[in-house]
Amino acid sequence: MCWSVMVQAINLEKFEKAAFILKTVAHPMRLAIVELLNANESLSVNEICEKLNSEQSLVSHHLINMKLKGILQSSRVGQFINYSLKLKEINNLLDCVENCTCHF
Amino acid sequence: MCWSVMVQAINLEKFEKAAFILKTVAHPMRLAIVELLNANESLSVNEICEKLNSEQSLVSHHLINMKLKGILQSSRVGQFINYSLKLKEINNLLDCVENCTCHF
DNA sequence: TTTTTATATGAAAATATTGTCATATATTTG
DNA sequence: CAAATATATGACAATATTTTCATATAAAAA
Repeated sequence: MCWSVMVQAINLEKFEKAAFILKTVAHPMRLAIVELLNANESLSVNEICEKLNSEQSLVSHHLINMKLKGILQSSRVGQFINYSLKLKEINNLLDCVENCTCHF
Repeated sequence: MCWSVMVQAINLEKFEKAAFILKTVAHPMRLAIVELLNANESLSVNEICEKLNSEQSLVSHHLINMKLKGILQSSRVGQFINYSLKLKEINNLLDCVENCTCHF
């Protein structure tokens, strides 16, 4: 490799936050949850399970994951825990990817 | 789980393509490569290595990965292999995530 | 034609993610 | 309070991703 001309290196740290968000969302079930919570303001875990036709435990893991990473928030209402979008901007992302995928 | 009221299930397949794209890009080095190739039209592997200050082999793996998945393309010019963006829309994605991350 | 430069490749180790299962906790209802 | 419902949790297996290293291939230069 020729190092005689030193190039201004790009700092990968700059991209770590973005990669973190993308990774959090880059999963079919988590994308579906984001879309559901965009359309619904807030849903209980069971409602999400039903709509996704998936196991409670698995759905819970994904919900908690996204909550930990700041994308969702939750609040208990009696017996239920209602999840909603915290990082609303995440939707633009969804539209944006769809725009990419239709060119495939 | 109460199944007495049958809910129209969301099909996760619908989200698989989107998740596929997101996953391909959800990595600091791959995001950096996308940004570089957005700013530069085309770059050789070594140029990318230098700018990212990273090992050739690792960079190659990432480049080939993104090429396989339809995000990049490459062409040989003599000794060099020049990579460029094939799926240009991927940039909107980058802007879009940045817009998300600044709200953190 | 030997050497150098540029890039790819493949195996393997290190690490991270995903899904499953059993069970725990909290709330409501009878 | 006991039972039922809703959700979380933790361990573990299965799987996938990321990195590294050694080496292969291809073109250019000496």
